[in-house]
Amino acid sequence: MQNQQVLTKNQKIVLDIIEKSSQPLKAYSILFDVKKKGINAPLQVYRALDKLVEIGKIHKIESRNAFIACKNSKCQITKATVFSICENCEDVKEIHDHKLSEHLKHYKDNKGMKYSKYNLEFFGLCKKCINK
Amino acid sequence: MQNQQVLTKNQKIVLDIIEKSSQPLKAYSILFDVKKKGINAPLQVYRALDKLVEIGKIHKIESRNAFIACKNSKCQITKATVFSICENCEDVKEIHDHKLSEHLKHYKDNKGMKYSKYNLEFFGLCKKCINK
DNA sequence: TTAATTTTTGTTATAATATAACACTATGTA
DNA sequence: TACATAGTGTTATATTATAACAAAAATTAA
Repeated sequence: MQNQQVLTKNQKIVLDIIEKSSQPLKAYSILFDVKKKGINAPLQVYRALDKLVEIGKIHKIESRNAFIACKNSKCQITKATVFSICENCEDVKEIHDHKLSEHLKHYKDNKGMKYSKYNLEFFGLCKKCINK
Repeated sequence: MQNQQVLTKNQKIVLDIIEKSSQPLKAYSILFDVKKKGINAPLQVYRALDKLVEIGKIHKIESRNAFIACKNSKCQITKATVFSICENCEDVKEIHDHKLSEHLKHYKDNKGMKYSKYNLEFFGLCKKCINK
C-alpha cells in the first residue's frame, strides 16, 4: 500500500513540522526547527523531503523552493498539483478544482509526449492584499 | 512600447546565447559562455536574466532553474507559460494551446484571489524516450 | 537465525544557485 | 545644467542542494 507507507524517524520529524505550518517552509528553516530533535545536517532534511514528496505527503512549490503539506487525505496527488500564490504576502494554497484537473489530466499535445505529472502555479494578489 | 524595448549590451549578449539554444540554459552555464564577451560575474548574468524575464523575452523553467527563449514573436507572454518537460532527456518545449490557455486564463477560485500570471509544467516522457 | 540485500542514517565537504552592498557610468528628461 | 533612473562592475556572501563514504537498521531469502 504505497500511500500508507511507514515513515522513518527523520521523515516523521520533518513531516510533522511541515504539517503544523499552514504555509510552505524552506529546507533550511526546517533544518533550524528540527535541530532540537537531533537532525543536524541539510542532507538529513533533504532526504526526508525527497521521500515525502515521492510518496505524496508534501509538495514542492517550485517557484519558491519551499515545501507544503498535502491536505488531501487520500494523498496520491504527487502527480497533479495546482497552487495559488500571493505575490505580496506569499500566501500559498493548494487548489482542488475538479474541472480544472480533469482538463489538465486529459491534456494531450501533438508531439506524442506521454505525461505523468504536472505542476501549475497561479500568481496574483490574495483578497487581503488587494485591499491594501 | 514595452515589448519593443531596447536592450543593453549585457542583456543582448545573454539573450543571444539563450536564443541560440533550443533548450533551457542555466545561469552559470550562460556565465561560462559569456566570459569571452566580457561578462565576468554571476550578478551580471542574473541581472540580465531578470530583465529579460520581465519583458517576456525569456522564461524561467522553475522546476529546473533554467531559462529558455520565448519563441512567440509577439512576446507579451510573460504571464502565462506552459511547458512540457521530458524527465528522461530533459527536453523542454513551450506549449501554445489556445484552448488550454483560455481555460487557465479564465480560471477563478472561490477565495477572491486576483490572478495576473501562471506557470504550468507538464512532466513525462517524450516520443524518443518512450521508445527506449 | 544467519547471511545477503536494501534502505536509512550521520557526517564532512562541497557544488550549484542567487543576492546584498557599494561605487561608478550611461541614459533619459525637465 | 541638474536631476532622476537604470544599468555596470566588483567583491563578498547568502541560500539551496548534492557527493561520497562509513556505519547502523530494517527487510528478505535461504
